[in-house]
Parts: sequence; C-alpha cells; structure tokens
Amino acid sequence: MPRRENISMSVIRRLPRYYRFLTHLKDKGVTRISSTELSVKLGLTASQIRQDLNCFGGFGQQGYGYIVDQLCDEIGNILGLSSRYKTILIGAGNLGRAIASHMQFEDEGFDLIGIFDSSPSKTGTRINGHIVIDTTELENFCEKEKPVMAILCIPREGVQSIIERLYGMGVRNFWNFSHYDISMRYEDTVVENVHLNDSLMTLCYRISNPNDK
Amino acid sequence: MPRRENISMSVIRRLPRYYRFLTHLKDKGVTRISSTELSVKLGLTASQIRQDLNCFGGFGQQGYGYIVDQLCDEIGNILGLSSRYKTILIGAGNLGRAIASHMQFEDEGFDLIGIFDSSPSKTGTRINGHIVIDTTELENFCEKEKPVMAILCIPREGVQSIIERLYGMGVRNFWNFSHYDISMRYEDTVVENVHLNDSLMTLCYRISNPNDK
DNA sequence: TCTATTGTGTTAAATATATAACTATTATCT
DNA sequence: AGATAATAGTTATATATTTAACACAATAGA
Repeated sequence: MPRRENISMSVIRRLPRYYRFLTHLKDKGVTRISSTELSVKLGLTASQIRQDLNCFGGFGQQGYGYIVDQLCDEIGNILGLSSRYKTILIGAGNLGRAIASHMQFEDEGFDLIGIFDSSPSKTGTRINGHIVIDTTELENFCEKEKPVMAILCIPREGVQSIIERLYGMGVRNFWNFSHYDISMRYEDTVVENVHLNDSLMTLCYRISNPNDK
Repeated sequence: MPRRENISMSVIRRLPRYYRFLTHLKDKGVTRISSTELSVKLGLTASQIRQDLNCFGGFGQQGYGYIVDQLCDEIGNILGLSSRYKTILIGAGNLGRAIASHMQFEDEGFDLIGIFDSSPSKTGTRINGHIVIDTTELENFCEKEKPVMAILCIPREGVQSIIERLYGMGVRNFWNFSHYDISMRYEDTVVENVHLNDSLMTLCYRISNPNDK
C-alpha cells in the first residue's frame, strides 16, 4: 500500500534509474536481488535504496530481498508508465526531429500525436510517420485532439508565446529543450527542463576543476 | 580571488543557469543587477545566489549590486568556457546527428573533431561538415588527434567496450546519452549523464502525482 | 558632507537529504 | 522443527543544502 506523502524530488529522480536497471536485470533473467547488491551495481548505499522504496511501501521480503519482476512492475506503476498522455512536439529542427525519432515515447506513458513547425520548409515533411503541421494550425488541432503534454524544441524567442497559446488550449505539462527557463506563474503546470548546454557547461567546469567533487 | 574549496555539485549545476541568464541580460543592454532582482527572475532566493557566487569570490559591490558584464565573464571563467577540449562523438544515429548539428560546442569549450559510427550505412556520410568515420579507425584517429572528451550516442550494449577503448587512448571525459549508467572504476574520469528517458519518466511521475512537489 | 538607503558578504539557523544503526521477519540449513 | 544467517523495514544520527539574519561597505540624495 502506497504511502506517498510529499515525496522529495531527490527520490523521484532516482526511480527511473531503479526502473531502468531492474528492467535490465529482468531481461538478463535475474529473479531476485537484495538492496545491498543493488547498491553495489548502482553506486548508491543500500540504506538509500531501502528508504527510497519504503516511501511507497514495502516491496521486499526480509531475509530474502526483492523479486526483480515484481519490484520492476511496482516502480513502473509508481512512475505511472502505463498512463496515456497525448503529446505534441513543437519545433522540427535537428533536435526536434531527433527526439521524435529517437525516443520510445509509448514506453514512458506518452503518445506523440502531432509535430508542429512554423517554417514552410519543414511543414508537410514527414518525421517518423508524422506529417509536420504548420504552427498556425495549433489551436484547431488542440481543440480536436486535446493534447495534455508539449515537447518544446524551439528557439528561446518563441517559447513564451507558444506556452501561453498552449496553456490557453489546456496543455499543462511541458518537456522543455529550449534555452528558455520556463518560470510558470500558473500553479497547475509541470515543467521538466532539459538544458543540454547547461549539462555541457557543467562538464566543462568539472574537467577544468578536477579537484572538486 | 577564487576560494574554491570543495564546491558542491548543487552550486555547480546552478552556474550555467546564471551564466545563461546574465548573457541574456547583457544582450538586452542591462548593465547592473542585484541579487534580489536575479532571484526574482530565476525563481531562487537572493541568499542562495549571493552564497553561490561567494564560493568563488566577491564579485559584487555593497549598496550597488553586480555589474552584469563583469559577473557574466567571471562565471564564464569559473566554468572554464574558454578552454579548448578536443571532442569526438560516437554514434551517428538520430540523436548523435542532432547533437552534432544542434549544439554550439565551441561556445562551451569543446571542439568537435570527429564523428564515428560502426554502421557502413553511416560511415562516409557528412554531418555538419564532418565525414563519419568507421569506429574501427578510432585508435588510429585518437593516436593522431588526442581527443580528451567523447560524446556517447550509442546503444547500451556498445558502451562498456567503447569506454574501455577510449580510456586506453587517454580519453577521460564522457558526455553520455546512452541508457547505460557509466560507473567508472577509474578515478580520473568525469562522466556527465544525460538520460532523456529518465527525464521523461520523472515527468510522467509528476503528471500522475500532482500532489507531490 | 552628512545621512539614509541599498545591497553585498558572512555568519547563524532551519530544513532537507543521506547514512548508519537497530529491530524484526523470513528463509535456509541441519 | 529449531537455530542461524540474511536482509527488509524503521528509527536515529550525521551531513549537506537552503534560507534567514545581520553587520558593514558603498552609493545616492539632500
């Protein structure tokens, strides 16, 4: 039975890692694993793993460990991976196209139902089965299809206005690849930023300053 | 004068954000800014910003604030953005191609000097001015060019062996897009993971559990 | 030039997170 | 079936991180 009282972001961000590794174990045919074994493989402490899992309930058996298959399913459920969230992608540039083609959205609860771009050189072209639609069609499309999630792969300048249009059409969740930091005045939205440049700068810092952890 | 004694990862990960925003301000012609103003724009507390900056020295003036231009440069220096790190990219699939075309590596201290792939359908093709080289040529290439950084855009299975080959050739820094969690036995390496699927799963969790923060 | 105000740098307190210690349950072995 | 070992769940401690408070320097205005 889940407890779920104010789970911290630190815990949530480790769940996909557990899920990924457990899936891998399952594929390898491993049926049971202890928190200690997990901790070694993942480079964490056993304490942390046990505590993370216990935020959601006791999935293990004392003296035995965790059943890989079962734990994997449990975490999948916690993450909500069996949900179906209608998703659109805005921006069919290099990155947008790669995201659309590369990601297995379905496995993570999302269904890509439309790709948009405002450049005439892109609209009408085909990406992974989807025909790129002109961004002027956004409102019409949303009214009909009611997407709940938008992936933003557009330049900084365009973001604020697109967000407002999408919010107006009921979209509340954003996976943001733009350089723009979406600071939502709205309370009911979820934003996950992926700032590749920030990641690269962090890497640059760490290379340049090998002393720091 | 920098102090730099064991800067925490939390601080380091905020630096690119500051840098990005200050660059933006600079472009807009803003010349000075206070920690309070910054905190409002970035959605952080002024205390945090002041403390972050003071890890590296006092860049502001009491009663006045920070000079945008100067602070921006300082943070750029701290991040080491003027470094030149020879970089190669492994894996010319959807994601690899997008990363190679989309990123402004030069602005972040990296020079992309080669792209590799093991599939004959990719080798010889051109990506953003680079001809894709067969991965069998990796050792020859490294011996000559001495890259220090590798971007990994290959499937999980290939990662461990590629890392070992690269490590053998002196590459110590990795920007990893694969689903594989690089757990380095080696002490002198820097790994920055970008797990897009994890990010998406986190998003899925947050949509499915709107109560949590 | 003096004074009030602003706003940094710094120290202290509060909160969050991670680790360690402990308890109790289950499995395994004899 | 009973004893022992293994290991989850839980509580307590330690550490890290964030926020708040404050003292002091510089600015700007009268």
